[in-house]
Amino acid sequence: MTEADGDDETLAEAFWKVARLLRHRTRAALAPWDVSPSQARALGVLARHGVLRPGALAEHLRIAPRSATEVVDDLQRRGLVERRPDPNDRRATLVALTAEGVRTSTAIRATRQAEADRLFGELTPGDRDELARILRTLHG
Amino acid sequence: MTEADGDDETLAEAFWKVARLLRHRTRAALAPWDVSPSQARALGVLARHGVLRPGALAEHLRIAPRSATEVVDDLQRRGLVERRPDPNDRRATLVALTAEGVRTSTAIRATRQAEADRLFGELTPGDRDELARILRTLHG
DNA sequence: TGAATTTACTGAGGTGACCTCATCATGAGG
DNA sequence: CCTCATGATGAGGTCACCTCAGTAAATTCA
Repeated sequence: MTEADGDDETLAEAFWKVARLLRHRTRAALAPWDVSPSQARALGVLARHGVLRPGALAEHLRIAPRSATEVVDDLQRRGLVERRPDPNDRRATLVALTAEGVRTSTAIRATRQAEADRLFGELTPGDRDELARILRTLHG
Repeated sequence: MTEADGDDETLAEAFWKVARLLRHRTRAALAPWDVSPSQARALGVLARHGVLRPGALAEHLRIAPRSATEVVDDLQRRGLVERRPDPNDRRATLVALTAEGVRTSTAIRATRQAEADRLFGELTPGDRDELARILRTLHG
């Protein structure tokens, strides 16, 4: 199962090489925004789900609630999110993207997509379809 | 370039899903050895390259020399590596796997391979070849 | 309705894996 | 032999997480 033909590179090795390549390129392309990966993830969650409590944000990010407070602190300091009281529950805080936060998260998303397109664009359309099909099989 | 057929999942999304799946499974399978990812990486480098100076280890791991000292400290505490003086240069230290370190790194490597085989084994042999070919195209 | 419990957030302080900078011993070249 | 380069490490910092307490507000229920 490890190898059948005359190739000394494991499937897993090839896979991780591509993953590393895409990760590095994406990180480089995202440098101009100067947001840490964890901040970028939080922006993404907020862009997808809209206004959230810190606790809910933590669940989406799969981190402890206390850690979400910190991420929100950072983003707030950078002016990308704002905190506002929850009108329905005075214990709670709501976290919302600012206009700048929306712009930033949109730009990040576009950049990520562009990097992926640039990489996978090296394939023929047929190979792209083939790759998509195989990957879907794996995480189906 | 983003999508052509009736599929709402980006190639990049599918790719990262598979990456995450494999990463999580591997991490779980490696739990019994209780070595951190960075320790496992260092063991791998030592297994591949034999006896190394901390500085050389740092280069392979792409971390600062000072950080390699720490990794070696940890592994030494766990009895997986030993430090010995370099006979050719009394400034230098050599880091070598202990017998237990060799066993551990071999086991880790085998486990990793087994997890990859388990995942990619879900594919037909034809699809495995196809995937390998496409991945090679990407990081060629 | 008032006491007990639960829920939401955050301050304090800790950890792991990195980093830089300063220090100390040794080695190499003029 | 004196200077400069090199190898490892001590001291101390950062980042992104963590747990544990504490406070305030909401909910439950006797």
